[in-house]
Amino acid sequence: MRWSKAFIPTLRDDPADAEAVSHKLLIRAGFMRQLMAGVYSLLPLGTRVVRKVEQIVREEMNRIGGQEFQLPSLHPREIWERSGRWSAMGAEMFQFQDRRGADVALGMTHEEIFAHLAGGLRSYKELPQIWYQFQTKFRDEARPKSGLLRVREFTMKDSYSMDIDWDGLDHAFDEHFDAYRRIFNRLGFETVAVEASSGSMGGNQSVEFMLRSDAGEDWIAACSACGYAANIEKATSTIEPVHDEPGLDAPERFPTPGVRTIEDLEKTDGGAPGWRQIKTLVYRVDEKIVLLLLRGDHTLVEQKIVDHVEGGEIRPATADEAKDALGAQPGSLGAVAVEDHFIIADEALRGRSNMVTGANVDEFHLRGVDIDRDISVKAWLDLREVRDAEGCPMCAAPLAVQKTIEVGHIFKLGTKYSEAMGATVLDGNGKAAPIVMGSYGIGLERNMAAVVEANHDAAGIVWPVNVAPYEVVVTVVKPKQVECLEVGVRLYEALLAEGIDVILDDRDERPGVKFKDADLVGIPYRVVVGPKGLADGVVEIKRRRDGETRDIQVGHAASTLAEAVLDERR
RNA sequence: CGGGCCGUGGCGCAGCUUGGUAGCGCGCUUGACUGGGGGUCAAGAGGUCGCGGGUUCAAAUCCCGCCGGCCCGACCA
Repeated sequence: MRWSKAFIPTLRDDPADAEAVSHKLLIRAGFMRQLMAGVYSLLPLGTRVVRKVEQIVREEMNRIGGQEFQLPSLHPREIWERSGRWSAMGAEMFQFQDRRGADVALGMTHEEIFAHLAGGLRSYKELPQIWYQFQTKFRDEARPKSGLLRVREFTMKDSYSMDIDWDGLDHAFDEHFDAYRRIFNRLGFETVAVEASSGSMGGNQSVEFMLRSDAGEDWIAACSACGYAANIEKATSTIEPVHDEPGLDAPERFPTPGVRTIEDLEKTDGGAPGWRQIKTLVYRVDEKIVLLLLRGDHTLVEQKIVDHVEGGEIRPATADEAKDALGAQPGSLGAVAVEDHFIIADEALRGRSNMVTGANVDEFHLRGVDIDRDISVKAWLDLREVRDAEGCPMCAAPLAVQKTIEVGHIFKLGTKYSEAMGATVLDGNGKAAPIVMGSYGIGLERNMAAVVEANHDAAGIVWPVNVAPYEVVVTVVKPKQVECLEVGVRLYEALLAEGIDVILDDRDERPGVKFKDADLVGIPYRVVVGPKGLADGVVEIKRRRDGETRDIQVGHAASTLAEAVLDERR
């Protein structure tokens, strides 16, 4: 490619509506343009990078025996009804009607369709299988953000494993785990594998691959001592034990005018610090009122409740619903003597006494509350959000809470979809058995953005050779000078012959413009062909990553560069 | 969905308070000089001021409605 003929619209200024580094740089360097909220057009450079990401993923999937498919994006309602997800996916699924009035949807994931195809498997002897595809997913995100990091239309590599039993699934899961590790390594960034919640996918275990980054939106808790790591939605920790002074013989009501929050109550006469308060949260779970109790200074992780109530509808109760249930407004709610609602308490409240909590009478609280004596807790669960520096649940070393980008997610699904779609095979005893499935996803464009988040500097992107749109740029300093241009062209052609992805910057621009663009676009190697060097028979090779520069005899340049590039391709 | 900010040539912005000629920088075109980190000079092209309505002699500017984008929150794979 000649730069003079290429569509690489670089910008001098950051786009005004971009915040994330990858968003700014991918726009500025001419890799993509926005079409609407959460929808981007990939330009030639962006397309080249995504193709390379795709090829790396493809190689690693093939390596574990994956077979590539190409499934439709347009799905009939019926197949989603069978899994119950037509309505479960809610507004996030693009649903509409065709000209005959039939309900259809744009695929946001493909468990249903692959499970439907798996119905074509007959015998356990045909298992295991790993099926995958690269396909556009449509998800009507409530809030797209950060350029390619959270979008409404994107390409996903989704794969699905099919096994006769859970041991088989474990094996397929492990194979994917290793494949994903290799993929992210080849993409040029380090990930942390964390325990995660399975969300709407169902199943009993999932692992997310996270890249630490300020641009991320997921929080994880990680232990540097033993390697424990979990999404904050799932993480647990150990905390300092607390000692309660002996309380009262019975809870005692006291007035707390104007007190609405934990903080208010800390400052009130007869109040107590947050760790001595019981916070009462009222939730609606499947139309029933449930009370969630936490220590006053702890935060609820709603997902932990969701994970315990398979499939149920869960939301905070409104102030009116709380009043109906308990007789007071939020701010004075409590669980003491409440018998007709289900009460779930956080583990951190076990055995606590002499606590303060709402009295279920507006503007009154209770003190001297002993949780075992005064509250009918029906279930003890871990509900609280882990905080930075709390103890690791495995080894007690301090946990670090960090912001991350989710670059991959793998799930053990089990038989949810195979049962819904009737995907069974005959086992060794001639009996029909549902296939045990796993599903595994990587978003291509998000991973491209993740590479940028992990590899950039003040001048622009610093692509690893593996995914660089071009591996080498031959910068012709003075294309109007015949010798200069000819040496550049010959070098360019020699590199092409070596199989290197090379672009010839033959534009009639000032050298500085070409240098700035090469840095911004992030091409790993730049070779400068100019009159100064040619007077000594040399060209200058500069490595983008660390700025290392050296002069090379013109005749040796192509082989030297090819060797360097090939050495870094992995 | 709630809160905040913002829509003016391709990009980044000013003008709006106090209504009256659309302006700046970059980029783009042509020419000249230049040529190793976004060069200089000269001459140009390019804008329904997001959309609709209203007020007014007159609206980028004031009022109403809508649409779109970004950020925070809620939600989410």
